[in-house]
Amino acid sequence: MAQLPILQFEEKIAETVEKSAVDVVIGETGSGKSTQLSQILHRRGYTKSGCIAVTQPRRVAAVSLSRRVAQELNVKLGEEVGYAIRFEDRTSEKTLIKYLTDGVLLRESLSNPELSQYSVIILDEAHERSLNTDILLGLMKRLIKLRASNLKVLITSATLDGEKVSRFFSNCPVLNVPGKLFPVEIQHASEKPKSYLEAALKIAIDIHVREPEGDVLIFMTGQDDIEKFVSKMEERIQNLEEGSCMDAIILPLHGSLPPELQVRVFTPPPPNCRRFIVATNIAETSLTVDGVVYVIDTGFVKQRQYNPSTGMYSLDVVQISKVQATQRAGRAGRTRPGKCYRLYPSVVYKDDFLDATVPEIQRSSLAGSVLYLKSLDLPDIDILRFDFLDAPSSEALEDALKQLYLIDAIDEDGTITSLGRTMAELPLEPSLSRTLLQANEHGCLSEALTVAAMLSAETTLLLGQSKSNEKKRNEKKRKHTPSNLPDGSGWGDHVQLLQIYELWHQTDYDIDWCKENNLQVRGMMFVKDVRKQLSQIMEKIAKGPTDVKTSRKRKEDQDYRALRRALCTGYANQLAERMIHHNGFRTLGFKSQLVQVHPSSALKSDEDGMLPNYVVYHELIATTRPYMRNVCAVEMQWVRPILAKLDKINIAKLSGGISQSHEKVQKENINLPKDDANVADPVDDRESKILAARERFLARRGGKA
DNA sequence: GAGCACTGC
Repeated sequence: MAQLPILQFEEKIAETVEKSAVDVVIGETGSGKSTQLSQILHRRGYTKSGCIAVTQPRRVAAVSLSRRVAQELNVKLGEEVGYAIRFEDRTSEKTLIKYLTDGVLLRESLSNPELSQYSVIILDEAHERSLNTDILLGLMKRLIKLRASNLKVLITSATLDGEKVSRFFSNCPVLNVPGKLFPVEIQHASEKPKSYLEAALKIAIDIHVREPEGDVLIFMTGQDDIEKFVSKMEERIQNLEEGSCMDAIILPLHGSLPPELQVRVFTPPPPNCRRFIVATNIAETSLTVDGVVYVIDTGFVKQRQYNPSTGMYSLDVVQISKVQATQRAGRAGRTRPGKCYRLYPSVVYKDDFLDATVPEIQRSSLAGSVLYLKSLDLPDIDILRFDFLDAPSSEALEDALKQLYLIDAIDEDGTITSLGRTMAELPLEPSLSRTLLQANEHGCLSEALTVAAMLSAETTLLLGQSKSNEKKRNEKKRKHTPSNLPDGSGWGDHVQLLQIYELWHQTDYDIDWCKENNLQVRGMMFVKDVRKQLSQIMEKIAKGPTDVKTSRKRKEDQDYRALRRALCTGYANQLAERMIHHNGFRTLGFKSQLVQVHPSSALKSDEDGMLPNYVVYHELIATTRPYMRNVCAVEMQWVRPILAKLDKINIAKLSGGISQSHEKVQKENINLPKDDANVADPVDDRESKILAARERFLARRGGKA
């Protein structure tokens, strides 16, 4: 342990922390900050008055770091040193050093806003700027004022962002701890390549032919590019003259790869063999591959962004930031001096790249975060002026307020309601929390719990695919031989998810059943865990009796009315209306968008080929077109009060009084689109339009009404 | 009639 650079700074760190309530620690990879800071402060007596918390953005990190520290201190994990992640709390009354995800710390602060059990809080990896870390940063700024005498806060960050964090905390001290990285020689391209794929291939082959042994890590944007690269690379390696260079293994690495294929990168290569690991940014932070000496950086990343005016997400390929470029290059210098080949000119890096990645808080829907902050009852009620390191746009905050108002979490003045308080207790998006509470009133809590849990794991549900060809074949097959899974009885995807889980429940959670039906076992187990957690919380917080048991009997002929009605209340902020003459929908409540039901949806059309008049959707996502993903049919009479409420929205009031002109702009955004002559009562207007259209249709056909 | 970066309570 003695060789860790940070230990040479122990005295300095202790002195600085003693003097200042907040410190920024800049520690490069390999500095040992994540395992040593907590131990240093423990040695210096900070655990006498409380526990030391170290937050991590990822669960695996919290677990593995606590393991290491327990080992180094020679204690049993879960006693003096422990960890807490969702579903798993391995701490005890003896615990002095606790590693936890930032999400867990936020939950803890809900029941104990002063976090009084902690004498030290270390926000580790703050430069990653996860949504939760950013909220914690704001909360820490308040907390050190409240607990000035007995709380120390340390924030670890990257070189490029340290000064900014320090300024945020009234110019608090910045400690620099060198890392243990080997030098990495950086080579920039002389100009932007026409094709990144080709440029990366060329460099990869060059390295393989010319450079001494050492693995190559190539950063690409997504699965598609990775698969293309792998097949072309294999082709070119085969074309090389036999015996002219060492063997090669080419490994793809991305999130949708099944875990057993992901771990292949941890097996060292056989002798005289070079590995090419073709990865997304999963290899930037989440997975560390040993043996990498060469990095090829395309300079791009795929990023999800939210547009608050339309309520729509999109997944865009964007330029990486300087912090990310440094992080990627650093992956080449972990075991010995390395090289990083950047496929962009240095002037692009210097002039075009942002210093740091746009923080998640500026790219997400904030309904959940705003509800969380409101439920903390901070003295400065005005959420629009909450002290963020990087504030989200007022548009994004107002969008969040509007959404919360529509689902009754806040009242028209923006004050949190008792319903909203209860919703904040649930680890779910506000829409789903609202659905659960409403479902409890309609006697369908058990179904709603299942739906909410299934949606929480939705992306991990489908069985992973190993090869794209195989995938395509399977898909064709699926088209002709319909799956044995239920179809949602035509009501849509929420009902289908419910029916799938109920079937699995009937098999007593049989693992083989999942495999037979192309469902990821881990995903389904996760759903089971989430459902259990949600049930426990509901039993604790719900008023009146609750019924959380999963239904055993399949009710073939039911119309899921109660559940769909609860969903309609919960998703009042995610509502869409079908166009009169075709199956396109327009969103209500946002700047109106023409959107389609996602082709994978289970929603069925009627005998005339028409989809339901109204649906609620779980997510709007723009891919090749704007799509609604996971939709549920709802009834017109349930929609009516929502439309009335939409029309009443006063953003200025919701956000605690902004200027009138501001209000006007907002109103235009939320009003129904222009082709609705009668904005005051669009439903009635719509009904008459439908009747008129039907009459015209019958007249054309020569039929009778 | 399509396609998915990565986390987390």
